[in-house]
Amino acid sequence: MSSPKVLRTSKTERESYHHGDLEAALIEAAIELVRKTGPGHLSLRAVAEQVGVSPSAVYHYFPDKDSLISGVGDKLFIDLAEMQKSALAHIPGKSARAARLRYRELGRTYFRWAFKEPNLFRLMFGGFCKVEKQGHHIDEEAFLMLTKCLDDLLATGLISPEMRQYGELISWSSVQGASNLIVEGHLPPELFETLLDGLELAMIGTKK
Amino acid sequence: MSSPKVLRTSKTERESYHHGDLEAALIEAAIELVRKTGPGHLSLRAVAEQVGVSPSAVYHYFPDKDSLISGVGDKLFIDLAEMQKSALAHIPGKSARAARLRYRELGRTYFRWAFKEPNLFRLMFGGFCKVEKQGHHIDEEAFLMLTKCLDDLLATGLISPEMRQYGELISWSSVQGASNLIVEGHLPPELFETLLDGLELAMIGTKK
DNA sequence: GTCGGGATCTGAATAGTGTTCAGATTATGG
DNA sequence: CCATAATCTGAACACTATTCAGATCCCGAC
Repeated sequence: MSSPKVLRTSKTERESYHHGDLEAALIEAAIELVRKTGPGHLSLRAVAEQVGVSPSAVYHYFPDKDSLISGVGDKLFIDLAEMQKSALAHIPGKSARAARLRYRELGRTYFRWAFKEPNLFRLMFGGFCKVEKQGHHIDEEAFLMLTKCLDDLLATGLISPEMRQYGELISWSSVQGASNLIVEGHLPPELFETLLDGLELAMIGTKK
Repeated sequence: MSSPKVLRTSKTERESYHHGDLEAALIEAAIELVRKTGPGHLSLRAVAEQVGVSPSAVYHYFPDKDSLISGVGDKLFIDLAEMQKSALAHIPGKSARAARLRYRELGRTYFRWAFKEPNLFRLMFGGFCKVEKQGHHIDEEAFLMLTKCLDDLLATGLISPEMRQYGELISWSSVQGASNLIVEGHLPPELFETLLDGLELAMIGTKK
């Protein structure tokens, strides 16, 4: 998603003894491996080899394997927030219609993220990473976007003040739950759009 | 939850060379260990030792470690369904009030299950176990109870036919999502009751 | 410039893991 | 009662996370 500097993530021998930006390279490599193997089957040694570094080098940046995985989680939450932000940026305007489309697109983006990369989604919400990142929650940015979306819905009169109270809670919970249940095979993927329909019916109260 | 026959799950030397019901004992021991260590840090050897059997003995009942974990998942889904069933049994009656209480209690039981044993909840919904159990879904029984609850709500006129369509989807998704987010620390536990309030408001449309 | 100190990385070793398989042990049916 | 099948063991293999003494390199002080 965001890579300000080029990272060596291949195992080609590097010219210098030092790496340059090993921490970021390790996380990038770990993401790639988790994508294939799943968060539970990630091998620290494989990550090190991918970057072209010895296994022990990892321990200069992360106290143990779980911390590396936690670092991956942090990165993924940033990426998800970025993705949501760019999704919202494509639907400007203060109209009720725009507010409604933004709300729906927020949920859709969340689900697409989960469905495209199940193993990364599992890492984020399966108890693999700490949610506290030096004092503040790692999900803050995405949560604020949801809050803004709901405020817009309230401003345009699409939801009642009474319903607004539960906005973040119901929206996040149901989108998270549906994504989870679909990813794990408990529900078929088509049902996510149906959920968004039901969610709009519940929150806004009118048909499409 | 349900233990028709006594299982030896300690490492006390057994009197007979054969075990008797090793498969069930392995799953029971695995549940206990996952409860403490989490599904990702379960050790097959530790499970075998707990039961008092050699590691290789496990492979006569499960082709590999992941299958053992999957077996644990099957057991847990059965236990959860039993818990929900007994919860519903305590609220009989055809009244609207009873139907409403049952619906709410169903969600509460689900959440309590998750919150009391986070690691078991993670195992169930974190991609550790297959959802297909010889053709039919392992979540079927619990799903049917939800369906029955919603039908009761419809029969007593508490929800509209239009909203009824989305009943299972919205209910399961939001309860699952809220449980997940609370268990992982993204939301505070008190908010689950708030979610149930919001869910009732959304589905039924009146205040408490 | 160069020299030393500190950051960075390596190599080897340890303890533990999942998995396999030949063989020992025990239950069971003819 | 014996042979056959089911059940479990023991040892081995390749792999894992983690530790630590030491090699290597970068950078700032002189």
